Amino acid sequence: MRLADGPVRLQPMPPGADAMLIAKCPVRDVLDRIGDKWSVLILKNLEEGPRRFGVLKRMIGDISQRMLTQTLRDLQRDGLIQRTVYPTVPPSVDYRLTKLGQSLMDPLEYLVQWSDRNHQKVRKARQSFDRTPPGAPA
Amino acid sequence: MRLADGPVRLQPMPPGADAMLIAKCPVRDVLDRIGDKWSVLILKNLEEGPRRFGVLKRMIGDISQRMLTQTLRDLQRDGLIQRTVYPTVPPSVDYRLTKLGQSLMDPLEYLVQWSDRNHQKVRKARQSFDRTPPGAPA
DNA sequence: CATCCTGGTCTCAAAAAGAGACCAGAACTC
DNA sequence: GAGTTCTGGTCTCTTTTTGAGACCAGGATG
Repeated sequence: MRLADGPVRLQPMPPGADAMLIAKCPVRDVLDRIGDKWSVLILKNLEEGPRRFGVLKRMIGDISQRMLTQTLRDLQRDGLIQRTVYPTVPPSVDYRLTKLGQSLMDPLEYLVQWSDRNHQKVRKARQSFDRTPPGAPA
Repeated sequence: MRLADGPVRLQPMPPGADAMLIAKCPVRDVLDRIGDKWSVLILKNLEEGPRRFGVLKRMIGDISQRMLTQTLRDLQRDGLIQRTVYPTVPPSVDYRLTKLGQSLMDPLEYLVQWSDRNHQKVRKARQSFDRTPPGAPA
């Protein structure tokens, strides 16, 4: 890859990368689910025990009712949480982690730990990036 | 919480949850970044070594140029990847993980493992959910 | 009778993502 | 020397997601 002494003509494709090597793997399934803005937050809340709809909403604070409903349904659909309806006076509903959902909390915990340890660095990087204009001098 | 023998009147707020307990914590910073559709995919690709823009695009396959550009910039802004421009003939650019970015790969790996082990269950849950109409009989 | 509470749904506006055309500028082709 | 190619981006337009907030059922409560 003569970078300093001549024209550059890379191989049209990296060796063995016929595209979608990663795009189609199961990771994507999971990431697309917990990768939305709210899933992890909800899961994290549910980790402490069953929660009712309204409580979850208030806990998270800035989630819209619409999104909460929908995210909860998606989570339920994927078997991560369980929805229980109680035939009480104003019918109440609560959500709790399934076994599967609980097992996801472990890897998630690592992520949370990383966040705690490194968010400072991320913030600093962000600041310095924002200070330096995109077209920075050599 | 008399669920079975009388009216339900929950406390307006769960004990100690003044909202945003979780919403404001560092986790959110991180999750909002890697929680988008592409970041992890890109990070995962970069794990194997420096990659050029076009290569990344072809590897991921179904990402739009626009999104790739933007996600890469965000990742760079957060100090997770490093962008290097080579003054070659058609100017070429490559991206690689920073040390910080690399350290994120560890927790991510757990997630990937979980995905591999459990995506089957998730798929089954999904199927059975889809088979059973929302208003299922008792 | 009017009001409150719960967990949702519906509609409408705003924001984000995807598709694809377009650009610079040197090198290579003919 | 005109035309094509290659690279990493940007710009505009359309489609999809998300957010805000009104509205609903229906028993309890005052």
